Amino acid sequence: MDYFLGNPNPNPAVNMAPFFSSDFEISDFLALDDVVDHHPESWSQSTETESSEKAAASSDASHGFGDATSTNNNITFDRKCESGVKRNKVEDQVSPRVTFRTRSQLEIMDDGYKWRKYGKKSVKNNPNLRNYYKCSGEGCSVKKRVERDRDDSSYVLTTYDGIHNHESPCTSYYGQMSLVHSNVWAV
DNA sequence: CGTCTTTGACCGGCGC
DNA sequence: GCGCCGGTCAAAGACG
Repeated sequence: MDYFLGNPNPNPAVNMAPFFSSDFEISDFLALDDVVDHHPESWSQSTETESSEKAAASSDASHGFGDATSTNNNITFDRKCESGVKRNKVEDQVSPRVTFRTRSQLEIMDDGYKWRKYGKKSVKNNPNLRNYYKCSGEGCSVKKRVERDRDDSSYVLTTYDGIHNHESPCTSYYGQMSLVHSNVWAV
């Protein structure tokens, strides 16, 4: 299998959406449509922090990210920083946060960027470990957290934090493929 | 040898 | 002030 999903959405936050390569079953990702969770009460099954983030994200379309694409693919947009609840201590500027909930055997999905792992923690209310990654791009401070869903370990929660200041190393190579698969994001 | 992962320590925010 | 918790740092080891 040699699928690679590009993202035609010009929104920088949405551009952080993973491009899945051969390590990821495309059918698994598309299957999210069947399990997409729009209900705040079920968000509450996640950790307290996560649930508040998701509730805020899913209930607020004014962020500009709450389009149909994100909803159908079970992508949520976190306004944690903007709401002033918590802010990255080294960043005074607002940084968009995007959470994906995907079903995958793999915790690490190839999103086209190069990541360096810098931490791993067990968090409260989740028996699964949370992994912390930074983008390896020069001067790029984008981070992501990857953890398995507390309630269903077959799902992976990936949270992107920030905007890349560079293109994906794979963008030019896969540019054509991105166009080919652009409709996937409109499903 | 350069890059990446691992992992314990450390730090800051928050609630009590 | 203290303890808990999430996030980050950085030294050491693994790996190609």
